[in-house]
Amino acid sequence: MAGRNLVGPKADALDLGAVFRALADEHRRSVMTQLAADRSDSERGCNSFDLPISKQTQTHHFRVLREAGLIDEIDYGNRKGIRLRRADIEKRFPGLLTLLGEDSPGGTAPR
Amino acid sequence: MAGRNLVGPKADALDLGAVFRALADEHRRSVMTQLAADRSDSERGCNSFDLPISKQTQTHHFRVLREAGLIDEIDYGNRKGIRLRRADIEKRFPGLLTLLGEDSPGGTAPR
DNA sequence: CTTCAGGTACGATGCAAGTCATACCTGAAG
DNA sequence: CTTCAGGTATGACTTGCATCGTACCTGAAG
Repeated sequence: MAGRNLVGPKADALDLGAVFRALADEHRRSVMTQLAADRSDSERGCNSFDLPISKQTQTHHFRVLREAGLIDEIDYGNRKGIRLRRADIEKRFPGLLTLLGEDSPGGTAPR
Repeated sequence: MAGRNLVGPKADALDLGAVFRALADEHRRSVMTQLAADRSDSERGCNSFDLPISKQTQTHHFRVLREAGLIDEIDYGNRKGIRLRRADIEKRFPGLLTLLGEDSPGGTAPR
């Protein structure tokens, strides 16, 4: 059964504000970092990210990422696939995905 | 009179989460875009950005940008200077400033 | 059919953040 | 000195958002 691809903005319509808002959250950034690290861009299940939050909150976060245009969500009914929109992101905001890999090597940020 | 440079994180301590949170706000992103566009990196007055918000709120936004490590604030007492930390940003998150120039060419962002 | 796991919808809650009003500080100019 | 413009501190208000509880939907396996 081919799942339906849930709607998101077209590549040209990606909004930098929405992207930064999406990436401002630690959990969403974690998802994006894991996706960006896999150069094969294979489809992943949404429970493969080991997020320490409830199902409902995960649904919320994936929706935010999709509406920002960062991922595709493929709906299989009782299952969901996640795929990084690498080409669109690189076309509109080249270098953005590379930045996600630069996340705090030194760690302890002063608050 | 040499003003005192208000404290911010060192280049190595820049946190991507704090940076994205700072850039998630439209007014702060506007300031950063204007700063990034000026390749001479000259010091600017903080009322040179034409922000449609009150003084107190501007103070708040500049503080957030400074604490994220994106700008330096130079305190002259009854005046304040703003300078982009271009070198530090480029060292820690190369390409980030370039992204700010890619902001919505079509203008009207869909909400 | 029933059962069950994965996912969504709706509502409520708690906290962080953007905004402004009032009052005060700082330095320069009369 | 006084006056004035630029900036800050504090507090209050409001909005947005991350989180979860409850209930419901979907498809696969018995």
